[in-house]
Amino acid sequence: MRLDEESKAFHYAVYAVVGQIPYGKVTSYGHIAYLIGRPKNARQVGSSLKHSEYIVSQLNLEDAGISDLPWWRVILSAGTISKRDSGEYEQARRLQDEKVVVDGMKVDLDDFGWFPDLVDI
DNA sequence: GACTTGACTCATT
DNA sequence: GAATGAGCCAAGT
Repeated sequence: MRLDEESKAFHYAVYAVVGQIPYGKVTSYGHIAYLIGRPKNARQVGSSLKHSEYIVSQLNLEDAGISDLPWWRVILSAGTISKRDSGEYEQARRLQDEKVVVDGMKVDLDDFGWFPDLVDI
């Protein structure tokens, strides 16, 4: 995977926001995209998280305080956990570990946060 | 360098 | 409400 400066900035912004989602709360891909100024890039946010382990190590983001990214706190705008091979179940489990109410693949709205304060990244 | 894929979203039906 | 389809754009092939 080749990372030019622009995509590095995109990934960094995504991780910076995701890393600030409070324990026990979740938000959506689209909201992350909106916060970093790329509202049309929700899919890229997901892609970014998918490759986060590799990218974080490539960019030495651990030095910037970004590690153990809480990717499981990012869900669909519909309030459900996104479908994929089977990682969805681990995501549900991790959320329940944080006392987030998960009914099937649907997350309780009380835990669905909107974090406009996170814009300053 | 063109074509496909995808951890998405929104408007429409 | 649920289902469908078009739009989106960085990564992967």
